[in-house]
Amino acid sequence: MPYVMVQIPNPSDSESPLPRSVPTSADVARLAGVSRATVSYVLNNTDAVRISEPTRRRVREAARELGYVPHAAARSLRAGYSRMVLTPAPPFPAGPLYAHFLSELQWALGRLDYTVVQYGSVGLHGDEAARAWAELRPVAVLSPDADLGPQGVEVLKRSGARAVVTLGPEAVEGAHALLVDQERVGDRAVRHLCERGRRRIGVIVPAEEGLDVFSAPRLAGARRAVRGTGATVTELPLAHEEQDAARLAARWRTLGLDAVFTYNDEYAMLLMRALQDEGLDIPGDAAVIGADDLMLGRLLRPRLSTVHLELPSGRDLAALVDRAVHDPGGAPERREVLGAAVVHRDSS
Amino acid sequence: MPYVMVQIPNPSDSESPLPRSVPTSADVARLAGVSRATVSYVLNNTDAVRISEPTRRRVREAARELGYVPHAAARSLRAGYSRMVLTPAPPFPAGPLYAHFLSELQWALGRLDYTVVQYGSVGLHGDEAARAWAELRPVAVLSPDADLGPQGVEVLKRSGARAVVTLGPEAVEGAHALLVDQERVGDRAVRHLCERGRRRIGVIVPAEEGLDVFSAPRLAGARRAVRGTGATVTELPLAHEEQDAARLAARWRTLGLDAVFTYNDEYAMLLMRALQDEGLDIPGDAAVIGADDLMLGRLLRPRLSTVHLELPSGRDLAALVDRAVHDPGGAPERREVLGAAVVHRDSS
DNA sequence: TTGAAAGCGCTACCAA
DNA sequence: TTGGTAGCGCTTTCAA
Repeated sequence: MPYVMVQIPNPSDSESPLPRSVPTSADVARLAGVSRATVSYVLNNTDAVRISEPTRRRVREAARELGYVPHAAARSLRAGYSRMVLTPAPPFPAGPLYAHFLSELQWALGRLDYTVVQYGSVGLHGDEAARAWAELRPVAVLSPDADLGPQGVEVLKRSGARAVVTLGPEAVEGAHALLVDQERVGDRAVRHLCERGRRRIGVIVPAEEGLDVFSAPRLAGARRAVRGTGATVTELPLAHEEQDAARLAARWRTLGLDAVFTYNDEYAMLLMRALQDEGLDIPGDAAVIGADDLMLGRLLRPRLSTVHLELPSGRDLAALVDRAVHDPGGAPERREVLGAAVVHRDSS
Repeated sequence: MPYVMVQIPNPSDSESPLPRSVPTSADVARLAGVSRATVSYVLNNTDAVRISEPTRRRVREAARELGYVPHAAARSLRAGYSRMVLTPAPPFPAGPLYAHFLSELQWALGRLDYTVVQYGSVGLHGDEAARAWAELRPVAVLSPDADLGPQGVEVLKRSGARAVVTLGPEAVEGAHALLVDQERVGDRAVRHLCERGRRRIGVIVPAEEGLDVFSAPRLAGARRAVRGTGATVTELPLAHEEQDAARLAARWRTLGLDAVFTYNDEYAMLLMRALQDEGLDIPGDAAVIGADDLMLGRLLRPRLSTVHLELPSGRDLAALVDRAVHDPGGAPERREVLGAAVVHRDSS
């Protein structure tokens, strides 16, 4: 074999030794002239073992020089557990409420030394998704996904998840449940309209995909609220675009309604605009109430009545997760977490 | 040794054998009466090796019975690579634009068989954050974070990332760059106002934390646009609340401005409301232009002029990532990706 | 105070 | 067609 592979130094970059392969703790050990064990001790500040200061320095220096970064997978493989909390990306477009809630939660879990990872499980459903999550061996899973079933929970637990928490309308067997009762939103809104003397109430149902997780129960809650009162609820499909709103507004008078719950504040803005353009008076001809209590409601004229929603604080939830991780055998907690309170302004 | 450990069957749940430890491929092999190698072959459909149909069935059956889920970390440790694309959660509150962009990207990368993981690096900054990401050994990193420096890129590459892509105002050495030129937004907006004959232009700068990444360059772009034209730009700090907007509106006439670029549509709505409540005419007394082209702008009266922004399609970007992964040595691409075009409506 | 070595779960090579 | 086995990078006993 007359030819020999040699590493050709890059003349334009004489500083870096260009290690084409990823440095491992063995490389650090070699460079520092110690064993891999010692490297591990030093880099993890293991206090059960005393390492001399000069050695520590040599190790740290070598690690720095090589740009060594420990391999999380190898570490957790060896350790047998991880501190990863997995939150599947929600299948619905996350609104500002949920986004804020999630970022707060991430922060709080970070404080507890967990690593929060949001997993985009596109196109996976039900148990298939659960299996994909389980492959990552998270210590806990926080799932806003509606279609995690008892089977899925079982898969996750069997694969080592010490806590599974769902965020949704109903509890799943074996998992802790943060119950988000969207029906209450519709109930509160429509109850308010009734109290204001309205009887024939429209309820906007967004035509957009993926929102039915919320809109269906809000509608159901609205229906529940009028039961036995003599008032009526009429379902009104509406796409989030001017044209469709104008169409709805145009046939408004023929509908014979005197109030409308608009699913949320954004649809409220859309519909109010269309109704006003049609010459209708709010709240005279139609009382309007939204939900979510976004800033924009306060900026509308008349100011928009709304249902203020409140998700649990990230810190509380992080504490729940931490508790569950420490006591995986504990009885599943189920807690109602969606605060819903009417904010009465001028549109109703 | 007189005592023997036996597995005590749980009488209340005779169906599941309650395996307290996570089943491994060895367990599957044992139950199926084959070797671990065979299990691996069957479960991965390795076509280089022919396994008899009965064996395949036995293995699959055993895996199902045990609820076996492969261990992703072990697999990628063995394989030496992963297909994880890491996207650090942005340090700023993600607006609908970015959220949509990200979900589209996730979908597109999913189609290419990558696993997209959003990592919440709370409180970590610069190289420290880069090191934390590197521990996960992602095959690619897409960072919207402004403070990833050349050092951070180097750390990531050294730890095996085959592609690092930044999404931000300027390119980082060694990384592919999707250049988001926020200055252009301010430039387009103010240029438009000038074309409409306005000379004394206010520019809203949000008081909220974290938004300066966007607001500072938008302001700079505004300044650039008036350079040499004789028009002036006045910086107007504004918090996103009614009170502050009212204060600003109250002293509006004393400011002597005839137009305002409001940073984005939401601040536009806020300010327009306050100005109108103050009795000012839009666009008569003050022309207003926002940015982001949100739906709400079309619902304001007068309809809001705005700067329509366009991020690249998820599919394009996924393709870029895939290309970069396949050719890690290739020259870093830098591409201007923020489309910014004025949409002229009635407020300016 | 340090080192040798086992083993976490998995896959891929080589042998049978 | 199947099994044995080495080894990915790491931590942690146990010995020296």
